[in-house]
Amino acid sequence: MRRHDPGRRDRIVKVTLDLIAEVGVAGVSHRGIAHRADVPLGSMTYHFDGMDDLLRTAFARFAERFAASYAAHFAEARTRDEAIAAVVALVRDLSADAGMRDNIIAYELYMLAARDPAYREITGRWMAGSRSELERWFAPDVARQLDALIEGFALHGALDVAPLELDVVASAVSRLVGA
Amino acid sequence: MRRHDPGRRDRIVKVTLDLIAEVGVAGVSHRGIAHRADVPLGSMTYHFDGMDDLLRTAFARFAERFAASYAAHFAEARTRDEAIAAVVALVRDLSADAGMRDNIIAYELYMLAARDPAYREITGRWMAGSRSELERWFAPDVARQLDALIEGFALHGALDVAPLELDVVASAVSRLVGA
Amino acid sequence: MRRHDPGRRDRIVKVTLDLIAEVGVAGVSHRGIAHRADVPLGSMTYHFDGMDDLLRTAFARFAERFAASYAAHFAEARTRDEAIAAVVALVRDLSADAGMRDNIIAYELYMLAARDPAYREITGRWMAGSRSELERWFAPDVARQLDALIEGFALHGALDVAPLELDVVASAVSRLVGA
Amino acid sequence: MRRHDPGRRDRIVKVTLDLIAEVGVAGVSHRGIAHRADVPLGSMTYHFDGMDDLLRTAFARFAERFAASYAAHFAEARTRDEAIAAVVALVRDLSADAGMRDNIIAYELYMLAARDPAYREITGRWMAGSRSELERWFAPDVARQLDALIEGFALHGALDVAPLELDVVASAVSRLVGA
DNA sequence: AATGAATGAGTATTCATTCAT
DNA sequence: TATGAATGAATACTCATTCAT
Repeated sequence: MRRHDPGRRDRIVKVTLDLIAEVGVAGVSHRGIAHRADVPLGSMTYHFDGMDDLLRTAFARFAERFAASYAAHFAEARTRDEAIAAVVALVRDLSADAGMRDNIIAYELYMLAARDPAYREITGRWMAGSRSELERWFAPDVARQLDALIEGFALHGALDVAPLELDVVASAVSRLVGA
Repeated sequence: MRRHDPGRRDRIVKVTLDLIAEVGVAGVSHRGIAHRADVPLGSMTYHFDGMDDLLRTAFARFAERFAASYAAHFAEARTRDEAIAAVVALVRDLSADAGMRDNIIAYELYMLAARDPAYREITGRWMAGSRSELERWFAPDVARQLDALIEGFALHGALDVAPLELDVVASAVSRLVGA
Repeated sequence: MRRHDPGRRDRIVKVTLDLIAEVGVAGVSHRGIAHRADVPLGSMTYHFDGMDDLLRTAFARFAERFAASYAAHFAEARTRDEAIAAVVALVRDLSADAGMRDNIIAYELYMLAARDPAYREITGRWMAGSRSELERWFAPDVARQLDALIEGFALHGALDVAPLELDVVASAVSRLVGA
Repeated sequence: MRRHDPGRRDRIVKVTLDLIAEVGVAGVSHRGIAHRADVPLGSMTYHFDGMDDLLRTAFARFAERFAASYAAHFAEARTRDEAIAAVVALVRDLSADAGMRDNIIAYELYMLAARDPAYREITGRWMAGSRSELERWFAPDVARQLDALIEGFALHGALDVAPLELDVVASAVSRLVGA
């Protein structure tokens, strides 16, 4: 069955990210992915050179999309004020339930990067992208500060039970950019 | 041999945290811990009801110590300016190589907490502690903003190749507290 | 605690039989028995020379009591007809819910006896007892036939979903004894 | 080595039944079966979803064969007298040394069935089969009585030291069927 | 090109038993 | 006399990976 199955590689990658979000890198397995993606177990190591290759591919795609979403928030900003509003909106979206999946995948990636240089390459490119996006609107130091603030709010938003209040975010951003 | 070995439980917990820092929660195993702690494998489930019990015990101890270290930074502050300096020193220490170990353990804990309420209890208590420490010196909203900023700087400090510049941290803190 | 605890040995034996009924010989463990009997684990091998000693002791007591209960059914019989009624009552009691516990323990014992001569000694004494009880009222061959019939009805009563009908039992007994 | 080994599943089931007869359900282990069947340990849980799946498969096959052997005894009976002779022959074969293996496996199955409904389904089908075989020749009540008698004789034959005397069996059967 | 079967190394956990106290 | 701590051997089970087909 499934003689002709184009897009199988893509489906495997997609399922891999879904499972990482659900059970963590530690919890994913060839078996689990194959089952969910409805592909034979043997095809896992046919399409990818082992688990590491698969994870790297998956996280690379994730980083790419995440960076694009990051950029999209600033794409329509025309003024500095709009850029500031974009930062706040970014934090809001990252803390939202819908953003949780990506947040968790991101932290999984961080943990890998903390130990494995191969993944640090992915996070490095990604972080540089976010930074440069911010630097289009703010001075380098401020960009760095905003970057940290965004990351911190997103993390606490993901873990805290109390919902994030947007005006608290907005006032912090305002102060940092000196508005 | 080694029939009498007081402090063994403690040693197991300590080794567990060391290994979590080195190879992550996913990488720890009863075998690995037992070997490093120089205790027989069977001793692991004698002292702890299983891997979960061990991890919870280890993270609870970690959180306790981490919170104490957090508090210690503010213990000697007598003025608001000293509290501000304490925040900067905190970020510096968290980003330092010595602080890396704790940072990584903390992120491992975060990942567990994101999925398992039992661990969220630990992080919850911990976060409330940090927050209340900050609220001794700053208004609640500002405390929350500082908390996020500290977290974000620590995270980026842990992952970034470029070292964190302290004056960038200091200026961000100043702006947030409105000094 | 529990400094003075006479009857501890007895309690251990009793709990052992309870657990055999519940989870089978294969499922009992020193730990489980100690916990249920509320005695320290170390006291298990203090009072008994290991699991085998404990099992043998427990089954020996069980066989003794079971034999006594068997004899009790015939104790008040004064005539041959009363003995016949006693046989039917015996089957009824063995198939009753209350008799199930003993039935199961008995089969556990049978399985041990099938493989280990030490237990065959217990079952041997027991079966000889039942037989001689029957032989007080019936010819040896008939006693043997009744013995088998009783055993078979008890076994099917224990496993069958359909409840045993007593008149079927009574008519079988009548035919065997030639009444 | 041995990468290609058709019939491996069957061999595992066969060895499982052999080992159940020898050491009991409690004594079988993946290791023991794998060693005896000359398959790698990892192969056990590849072919079966776990020990329970293996046991259920093995007992289901056993019940099927046992029922067939039961039926075979009656297959050639053409008259009621031949059916009676078949019952006696059945008891003889069940008590014979060769029948011992099957007897023991059957009792192991009974014990599982006494505690686990999944196995009761197997014994239920089996018992219904034996009963209906008997009912082809005898009235329902008599069939039930014979069934119990056969079971009881087989059990005592398996456990007793004294060999079963066939004429005792024959006379019991005669009396029950009213011949 | 694709895969089902296979496997060895690994995992957590249970347990009867030993023994220093 | 009694026991809590300790331990080695065993258990079932998972899994990434290999390979014959």
